[in-house]
Amino acid sequence: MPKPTEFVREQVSSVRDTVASAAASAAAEASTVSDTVTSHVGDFIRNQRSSAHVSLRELARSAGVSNPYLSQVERGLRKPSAEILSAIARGLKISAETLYEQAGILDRRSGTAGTVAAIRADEALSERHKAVLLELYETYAREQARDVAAPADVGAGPPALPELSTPAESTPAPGTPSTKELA
Amino acid sequence: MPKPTEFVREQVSSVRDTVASAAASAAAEASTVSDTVTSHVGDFIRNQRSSAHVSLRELARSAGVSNPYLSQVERGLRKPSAEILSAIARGLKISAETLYEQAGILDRRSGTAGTVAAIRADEALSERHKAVLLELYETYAREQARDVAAPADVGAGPPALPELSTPAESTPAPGTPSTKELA
DNA sequence: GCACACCGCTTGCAACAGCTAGCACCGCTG
DNA sequence: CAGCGGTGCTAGCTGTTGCAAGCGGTGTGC
Repeated sequence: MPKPTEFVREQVSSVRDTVASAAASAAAEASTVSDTVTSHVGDFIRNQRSSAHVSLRELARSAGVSNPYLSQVERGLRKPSAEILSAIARGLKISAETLYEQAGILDRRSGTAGTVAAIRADEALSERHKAVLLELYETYAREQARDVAAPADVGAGPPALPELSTPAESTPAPGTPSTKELA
Repeated sequence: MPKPTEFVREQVSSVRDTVASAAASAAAEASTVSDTVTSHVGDFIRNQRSSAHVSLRELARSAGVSNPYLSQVERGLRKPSAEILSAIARGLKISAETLYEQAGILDRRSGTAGTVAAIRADEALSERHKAVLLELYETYAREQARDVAAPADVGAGPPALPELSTPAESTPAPGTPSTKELA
C-alpha cells in the first residue's frame, strides 16, 4: 500500500498528464483555426481596400507598413501582429476592433460593452479610482469563476466596506437612482 | 519654367517626403511607448498572479505557455502576441481585453456604454458583487465631482485597499540588454 | 518608341517570439 | 543529511514577422 505522500504525488501526476493531453489537443485545433483566420482577415482587408478605391501601395503608405508585407497579409501568407492590424485599420479608416475580430483577437460579443473597458473610459473617475475598481472587479470575477466551479458557503461574501448612507450631500443627483432603490 | 506635369510631380514628391518624415518621427515615438507598455503589462500579469496566489509555473501550465517565456514576459523582456496574452488571461481567469488594454492593443476608449450599465450587465459577477462595485463606483464618482469643484489635498485618495504597485522587479539584470537596446 | 511613375509581387535577411534543456536555490520528507 | 519536488531563471535554438532590394507588367506624357 503506498504511503500518503506517494499517493498524493501519483494523483497530482495523473491530473497533470490529463491536463497536458487536453492542452495538446486544444493547441492542434487552434493551429487549424489560426490558418483559416489568417486568410480571412487578409480577404477582409483587401475587400475594404477595394471598396475604398485605394491601391496596395497607398494603403501601405498611410498605414506605415511595407507594401510587400501588406500584399502577403492580404494573400494570407503572413499573420500580422495586433500592432500591424491597428496600423492597417488606421489606414483604412476603420476601427482596430473590426480587424481584431476578423483576426480572432477579439471575440464577437453580442453588444454588451466590457466592464473593464467601460471603467477605463469613464471620465467621472480619477485614475486612482479606476485602478481600485478594476482590481476589485478582477478579484470578484475570479471569485465568481471559482464559486461557479465549487459553490461556497452561503454566508461567504465580498469584503466588508464602509457604510455609505450618512450626510445628505451623498444623496444621488435627481434622475440618478441609488443602488439601494434599484435593489 | 518647369512644365505643368513636372511641377505636379515636384509637389507630390515634396508632400511624400513630408509624410515620410512625419511617419518616421511617429515610429520612433511608438517604439518608446512600446517598451514602456511591454514592462507595464508584465508587471500587471505578475501582480494578478500574486493576487491569485499562483506560481509562475502553475500559471504557465494553465495558460499553455512555457514558464521561462512567461518569466520573460513578466519581467518585460519579451513582447507577447495577442494569442499569448489571451492564453495568459484564461490562466488568470480574467478577460483577455484587460490584458489587451495593458498591452496597448486596445485603447481605453474602446467601450462607450456607461460603467453602471456595464457592471449591471456583467455576467461574470454575482448580484452581491455587482451591488458592492456599484456602491463603490457611486462613491468615487461623487468624490471626484466634489474634488473637481473644490480640489482636496493631493494626498487624499480612495479608501485603503490592497497594494497595487510593486517594486520595479522587472528591471533587467545588469549585462542583460533588452531586445530594443540591441536594435 | 522611350522615359517615367505606379502597380502587385518575389526573394533574402535581420530581428524577434516562444520554445527546450538545464541551472541554482529552497523547503519538505524520511 | 540525502533525496525529492517545487521555484524562477539563463542560454541557446527554431520558426516567424516585417522589412529592403529588386522584379516584370501597365499606363501616361513627350
